[in-house]
Amino acid sequence: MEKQHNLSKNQKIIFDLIDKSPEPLKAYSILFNVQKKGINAPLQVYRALDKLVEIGKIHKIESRNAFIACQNSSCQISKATAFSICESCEKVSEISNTKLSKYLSNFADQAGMKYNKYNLEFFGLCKKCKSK
Amino acid sequence: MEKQHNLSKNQKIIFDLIDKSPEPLKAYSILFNVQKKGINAPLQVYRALDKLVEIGKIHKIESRNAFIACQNSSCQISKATAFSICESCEKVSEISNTKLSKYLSNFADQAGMKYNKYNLEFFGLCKKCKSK
DNA sequence: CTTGTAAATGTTATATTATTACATAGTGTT
DNA sequence: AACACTATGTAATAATATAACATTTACAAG
Ligand SMILES: [Zn+2]
Ligand SMILES: [Zn+2]
Ligand SMILES: [Zn+2]
Ligand SMILES: [Zn+2]
Repeated sequence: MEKQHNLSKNQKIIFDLIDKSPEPLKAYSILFNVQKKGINAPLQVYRALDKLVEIGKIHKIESRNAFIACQNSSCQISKATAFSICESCEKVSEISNTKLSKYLSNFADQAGMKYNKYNLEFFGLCKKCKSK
Repeated sequence: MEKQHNLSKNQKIIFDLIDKSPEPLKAYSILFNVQKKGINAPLQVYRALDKLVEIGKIHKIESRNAFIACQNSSCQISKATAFSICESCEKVSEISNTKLSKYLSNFADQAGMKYNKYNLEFFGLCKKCKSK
């Protein structure tokens, strides 16, 4: 059973925007888009983003400094994320693959060290871009 | 046989600094450290960093906006990188694990899509920090 | 050696991303 | 009511990164 998070006003506004977007959004583009809703300052955006990342509703695409809604309810507990990124059109998808996530969650390095969290970004050309 | 890259003056200065550093370095901390060697502007640093990343001599730790020398000659061809990051002391190590890199290089997603490049960052507590 | 070209450099200005600091307001619990 | 905790508002500033333009260097082809 997942923990229920009641989003606050700003968190909801910003989550809804990201969730509707077909592509990852950057913080200042979010800011621009929510100014009509009374969110005026970068910090208001970053605070909401921080919280949404923390509770797993969105993820940050680190290589792009952009944010995307989670496609995949399990991230809300695991903090384990994987994405595919097209280097041509910048399309980003969250990868949901049980084998992959098991493999990585159980990965132990040289020293036997195990990790509670990971982020994986794959790069390549998406179907569309490849066939051009 | 690896391709030989003759580093230019600025590239060499900046690579040497990163290579000697026990921890990832940030661009402006690099800038500060090389000003006595005549590198005065951010762009000079970023240009050298871009080139060094391109030829695989250094990697960018995306979640930290910092740069680390490659520990692992194979990255110069593969663009496939994996790191472990301690969330307490920020120690970063490059992971060199043949099984892991084979697994990820051969990974094909739902749609059968394969990728020529990936970046993986594991997070946890290093040995030292765990035993505190 | 000179001409062409790609790579690298130098410099100024500016854009983009993110945080500090401080004051105030709402929410839920005891 | 008193408390703790979370969220909000606002201004200023820090940190990270790129654009635009002029010049210089490295090096290979003719
Ligand atoms: Zn997710
Ligand atoms: Zn594409
Ligand atoms: Zn490497
Ligand atoms: Zn540590």
